[in-house]
Amino acid sequence: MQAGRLSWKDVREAIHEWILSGRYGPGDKLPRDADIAVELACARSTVQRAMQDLSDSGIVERRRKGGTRVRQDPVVRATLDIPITRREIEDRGGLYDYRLIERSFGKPPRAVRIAMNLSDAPDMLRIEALHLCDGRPYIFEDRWVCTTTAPNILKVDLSRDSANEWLVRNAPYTRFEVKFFALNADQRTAELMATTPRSALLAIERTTWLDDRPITHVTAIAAPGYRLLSRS
Amino acid sequence: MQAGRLSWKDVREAIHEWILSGRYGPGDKLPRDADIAVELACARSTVQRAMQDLSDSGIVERRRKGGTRVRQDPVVRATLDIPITRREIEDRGGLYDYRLIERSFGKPPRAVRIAMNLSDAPDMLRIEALHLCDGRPYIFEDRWVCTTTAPNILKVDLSRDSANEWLVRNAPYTRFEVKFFALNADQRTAELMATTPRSALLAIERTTWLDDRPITHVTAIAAPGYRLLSRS
DNA sequence: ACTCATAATAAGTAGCTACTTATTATGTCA
DNA sequence: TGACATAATAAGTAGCTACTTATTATGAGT
Repeated sequence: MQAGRLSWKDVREAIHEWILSGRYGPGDKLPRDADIAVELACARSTVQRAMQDLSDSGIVERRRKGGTRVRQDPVVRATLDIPITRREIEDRGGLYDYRLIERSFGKPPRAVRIAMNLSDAPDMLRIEALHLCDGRPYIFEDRWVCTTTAPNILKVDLSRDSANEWLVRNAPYTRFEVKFFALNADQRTAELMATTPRSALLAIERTTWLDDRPITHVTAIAAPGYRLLSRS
Repeated sequence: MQAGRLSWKDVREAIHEWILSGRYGPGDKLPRDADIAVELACARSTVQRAMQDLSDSGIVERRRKGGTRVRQDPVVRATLDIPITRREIEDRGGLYDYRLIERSFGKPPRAVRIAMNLSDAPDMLRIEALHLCDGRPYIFEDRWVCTTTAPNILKVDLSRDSANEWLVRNAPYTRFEVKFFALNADQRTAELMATTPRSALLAIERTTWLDDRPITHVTAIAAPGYRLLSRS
């Protein structure tokens, strides 16, 4: 960085500081980008970048002509990375193992059709599989794959390669939806996860689409003690 | 937009399309920004913006001199907005109500000190409160507030105003950490949440800091059926 | 071969100009 | 007074130049 120049991150911090210090409180209107640029002696484009970042972080709200104001009701905006399960386990230093439990065809249940936003219900590939960390159940996945959108999955030997990994690598999506919730283990899930019935388990439900055609819907149920983490 | 010109979003979509179509697969190196600019007949700065966005979405990885490559192990990067609880309930069309259960002082338990990254344990403000939606328990929060970092909270009448709201508005943070996990309701929690013991509940644990001083640590336990949602 | 300085490279950043677009304010006419 | 066209405004975008920085490749000297 050239000496004396402010980077857009410096500008972001300066403006954030104004907000933290109360110079501009929730709901207050900030000066126009151009005026801030003059005050801080930098280019408007630098202020623009800084403001865009503050806007992305949910700290300010920007509207054309309306200007920039500090958000009334700040939100905590958390970014979560959900990696491939094998990767996640290996990154924790665990030994990954995978077991296919079921592979079949059929009509998905109503809940899955609703999640996929489908009215009619074509037959889909259904996969149940278990991901293990150091030999212990880690994540159980119950998946439906739309074979019209991702026909190549039919050629994959799912007893060797997990659908999780294959899809992420071979069926890129343009849109997705994720839900997190807690559920009590039923008899079967408890057995699969080597825990007791009614144990609280974290479920991560994901649906992906390629444009408007659904690719897959998966309910990933994590072992007891599983924690999803997001920083900064 | 001036006719014939490509916006950076167009460029992003064009590059994304190259990846979706397999022209560039996982691990492959993409051309330099400058060459893409020539190919698409736009400015390098436009490619830069598009690439930055693809990088933020976890689709490509960029390194100075190393160039840009398609990520080997794509991650699902989900962005969650966690609003003020009152706001969340009102946005769903529910009637918000709030009840303070306990306000006291004391040393936080070890788990809280660890989460806050503190070795010694000063006395902190402890708050237990219930947020209700249409008269039914919605979220129970168990909170510790570091009164050296946020002393003004001592002046607040917490039986009227929730610490959740006051802190979000008056104690801006520079850093935070969020954890999601499932837990079985214990006897007391079950009573508070009007559910049965051992019910699976989603817990959202949040810690915020102002620079390196912890502000607050809260465990928010949501009622059965609660779902956290993230789109796109 | 091996180390280390140097060059080359590709992304990142800052500044400028010019134009576009969404939105709000205004002022005219019925 | 109200509806509606018009002007003004502030952010958003595109293009250009120039420079910086991190990283990799190279090549000289031991």
